[in-house]
Amino acid sequence: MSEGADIPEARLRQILTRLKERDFRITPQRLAILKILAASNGHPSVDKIFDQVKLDFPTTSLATVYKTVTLLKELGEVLELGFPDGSNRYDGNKPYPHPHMVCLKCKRISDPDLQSVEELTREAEQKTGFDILSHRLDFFGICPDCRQGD
Amino acid sequence: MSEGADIPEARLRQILTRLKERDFRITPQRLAILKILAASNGHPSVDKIFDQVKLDFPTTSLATVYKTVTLLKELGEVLELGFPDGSNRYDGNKPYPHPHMVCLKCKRISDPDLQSVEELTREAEQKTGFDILSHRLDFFGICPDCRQGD
DNA sequence: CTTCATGCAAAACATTTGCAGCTGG
DNA sequence: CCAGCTGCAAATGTTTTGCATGAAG
Repeated sequence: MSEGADIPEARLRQILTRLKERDFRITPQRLAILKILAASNGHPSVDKIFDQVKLDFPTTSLATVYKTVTLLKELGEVLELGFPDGSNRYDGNKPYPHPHMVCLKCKRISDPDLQSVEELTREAEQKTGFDILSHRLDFFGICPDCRQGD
Repeated sequence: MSEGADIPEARLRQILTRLKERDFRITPQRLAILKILAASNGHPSVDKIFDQVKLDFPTTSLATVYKTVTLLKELGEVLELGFPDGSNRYDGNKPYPHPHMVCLKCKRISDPDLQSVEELTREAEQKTGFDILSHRLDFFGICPDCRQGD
């Protein structure tokens, strides 16, 4: 429902601070990429980021986008959602494991608020003896908007 | 705990029946691949399947392995587990969504028995309004064997 | 100024495809 | 027999890499 402006500025500043702390440079291209990642809760793909960045910096190369998201991923400031079909989506707002709802029709990805994930993780640890460090949980289906529109 | 021989023959026969039903040929190479997929609960990769098949049929090509697993995937007889890093693992025993425990050290993948997955799926449907068609749930960590061995 | 980032193009990588020859049924 | 499978090699498509130039601090 709320599609418009959120409060991504705080998140953006946070990432900028992290970069400066570790002596990484804030280039215009990086700033543009960061803004996209911090602002969108739509989990953009590399190509989408690339297209958007080019609006402001037409000379930006795809390699730079890859390098930047890889850097952010390594710094733990972005969650990379790679899919088997090769597509990649990035989440700059919640860079930690959390469930995703993937609409197979419009390809939008949203974040549901599920209570029992923690519980499930603990169940998995107990039953298997694993020391669980992270997880990945995706639901695939048709979102309410796409069900209506059909 | 039970790591040894199971009863993969039933599963193998089932897949063979499916292939025959749809008029696909049972070649020696396919049979070898099927045996590996039906027997192993270790979720082998394409390369591992390839290596094993070559023991019996040294002339087998990687393309044939790819074609066969793709065919089986399309028939719904194999579950493909693709990972962001490009690796692919295949499950010929339970070709439907189910949770996986991935050991980051030994790379082994096992199937935990978790009760609350159904429940979680229903929660996700209710809270998001999605019509959920499938899901993917992976836990990443260190398995008991690897914790000991260290 | 010095170091790091950019952008181009080439490399690397797994997977797919085209096609001639072979073979299962 | 003959449709469909195999195996080779080339094509594909995405991500990575090397390096000269350019800019951040």
